[in-house]
Amino acid sequence: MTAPPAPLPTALPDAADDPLIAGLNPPQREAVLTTEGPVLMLAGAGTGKTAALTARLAHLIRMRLAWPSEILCVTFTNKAAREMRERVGKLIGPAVEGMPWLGTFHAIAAKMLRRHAELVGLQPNYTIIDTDDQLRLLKQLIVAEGVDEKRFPARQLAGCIDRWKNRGLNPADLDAAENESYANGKGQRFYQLYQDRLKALNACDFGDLLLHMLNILRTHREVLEQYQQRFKYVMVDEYQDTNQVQYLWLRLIAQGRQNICVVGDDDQSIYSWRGAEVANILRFEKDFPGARVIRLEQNYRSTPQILAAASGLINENSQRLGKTLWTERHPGDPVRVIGVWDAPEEARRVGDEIERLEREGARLDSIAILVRAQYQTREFEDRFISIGLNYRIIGGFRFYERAEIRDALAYLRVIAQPADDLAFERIYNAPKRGLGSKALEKLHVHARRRGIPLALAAIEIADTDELPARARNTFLALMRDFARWRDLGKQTSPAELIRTVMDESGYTDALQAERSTEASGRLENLAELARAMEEYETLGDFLEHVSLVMDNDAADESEKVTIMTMHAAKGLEFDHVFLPGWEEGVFPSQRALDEGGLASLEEERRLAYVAITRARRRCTILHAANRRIYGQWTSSIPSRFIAELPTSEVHQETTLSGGASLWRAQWSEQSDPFADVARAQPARTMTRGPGWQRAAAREYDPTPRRIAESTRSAASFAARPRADIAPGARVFHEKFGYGTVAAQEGNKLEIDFEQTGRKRVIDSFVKLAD
DNA sequence: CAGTGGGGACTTTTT
DNA sequence: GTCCCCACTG
Repeated sequence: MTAPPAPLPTALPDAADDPLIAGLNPPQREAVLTTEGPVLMLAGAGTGKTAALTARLAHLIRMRLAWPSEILCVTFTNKAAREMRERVGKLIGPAVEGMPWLGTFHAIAAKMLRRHAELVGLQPNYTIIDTDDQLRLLKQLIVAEGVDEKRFPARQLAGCIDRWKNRGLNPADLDAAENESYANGKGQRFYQLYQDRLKALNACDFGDLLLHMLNILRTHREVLEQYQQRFKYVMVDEYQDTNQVQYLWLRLIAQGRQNICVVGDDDQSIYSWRGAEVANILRFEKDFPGARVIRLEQNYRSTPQILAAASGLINENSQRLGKTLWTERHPGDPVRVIGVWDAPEEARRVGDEIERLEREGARLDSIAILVRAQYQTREFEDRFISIGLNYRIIGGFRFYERAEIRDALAYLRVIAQPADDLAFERIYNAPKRGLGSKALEKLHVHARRRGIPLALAAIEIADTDELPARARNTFLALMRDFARWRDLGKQTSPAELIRTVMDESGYTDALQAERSTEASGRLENLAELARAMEEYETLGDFLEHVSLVMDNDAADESEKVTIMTMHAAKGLEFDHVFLPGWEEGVFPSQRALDEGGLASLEEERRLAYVAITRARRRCTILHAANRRIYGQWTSSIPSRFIAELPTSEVHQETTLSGGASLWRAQWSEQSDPFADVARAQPARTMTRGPGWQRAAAREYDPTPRRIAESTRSAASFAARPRADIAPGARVFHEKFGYGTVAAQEGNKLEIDFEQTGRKRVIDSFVKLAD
């Protein structure tokens, strides 16, 4: 059943001249040319692993070792999949179009599951529900079982079920201890109830996509063999992020031919909290005996200083496979560590630095601010708005998580799959049609008694006297609409359908009637949704895409500074990276320190490693003595990670401007926010010294640095005023709402906002109000 | 049935 | 501090 070994020797000499391969370094080349048998590519940060992976893929296809459709190539994110597709496309041309099995774990599993749905009791048009639906469903089950949802939150149950699914456990597989983890031994029961309910709804959650497929592969030999035969080669990106179920699934599929190549970096494993198991990468050589281990250690991204700082830090971790990164790049600036008085000053300082970089010719999109937690972004946002610095925050709400988008999708789901009660519940009274919880409850009773979905019950109930006539008629009218839309859906495009549905349902009207800042944004989002639907032929295609593939990488051409979490930054790179908030309790986070013990601390350290290695040229770490967290002013000591940076590569400074006098005036053991550091880490301070101490030892500048109130912010430099806006114009701003332009100076506007008063903003943030 | 107010929670996040 | 959810009231 194993394929005869491909004629590799003949491929080799040709390959050496191949430009595709000529540009690779020896280990990369080895990874590309070792096509047969298991390969573990240990690729440090910035070592060109994507280049190697895509070259390998292209090589397999070009050498005709496999057809594009015979290669399984798995990534974690859609972005990674898209990127890989693009890059392979550049190498081999349109043949990449025929790579149906390049995608995320979930997208690939969903595709397989559509073919075998009936084996787990689903229909091929099953719905994929997201965490929101999942939570609502669980809540219903908890209430129905008479369990106190306050004491045992649905969230917790959802967490358990996710964990179980990540580990490949079905309800029957739970042991007593697992069963105890929710509501005193009701874990298993609820898990089972939940799965039953999903089946009745013809629905899957994200975890199910993989778990169902794993179950199928385990119990249906013929299906497993079919995939083992089909996939001549298997490749996996970010292998250190795989969880148990993904691992088991891969192992089954790859076991036939053993042609599996995984790429990963144990030092960049930062997702254990969502089930990733570094053990998978550590165990690879055992699972696939004779595996070739290839280390990519030459870093092409960062300066030696940045690499040394990152390496020094990660060396403090105990559980590592071990790699030594090196580079041929010329030395650059040392990594800087800057201590400041408080978080606002931290933001000011970063803003100043960015404006300076800009004056030196740096592009804003080559600059990033990477934070540990989302709440840290606000400080920067405030500051950047006031100095008129273009920024973008990555993360937070994703497009399809917005309420109006979910409502629109719920309409489509009911149209596509009438059994989708969750979707029905979402929109039966959105827009408001006078149907409340009473009506829904009656409907539920009827549906349960008859064993039918709510959408059907809504029709049947019209013939009963279970509801007031008004409610019955409303339900009936709604279901008539749905019947009409369902017909319409067969004749028109999905995009046309959603426009009609939103209009005819009154949803659009209701938003328009609101006349608020938010409502107009929502209308716009809905229009955007319809636009996004243009490229799909069928409703089913679109719905699958929206739940699995759609992300909010809104194409945004304008130059902006990026603000995002360190997690979100993995895989990206920037010339200049700012890392604020390196304080105990912020980073490493309090939660990690409290709950996870050493393992968790080491994961935080890996996160620090990831963060530093995002920088190509300059990396600036900041820590503030005072910060408001959840409304509480908190004094904090510099992160232990600062003390762990190798002194020789790091330049320390404090700019206690503004706050300096305050600090000095109250200088005492009591009020010194850094005082406890000396107590907390006596041994270490002697030898290495945490950053603040070395910084404080240096005489700080008694004349406060002038913190520019941005009289000439960098943004105003080359900025031409917008022609379409003039004083007096009524405009709309994403954050501040409607306002009237009072003054215009370059690309900056003074605007009197109706709700928040006068503010200075950059003109690209506003648009003309209608 | 819908709008308001008190109470609790609150890393990281993909799919 | 702020957001979100639920419960209560109009």
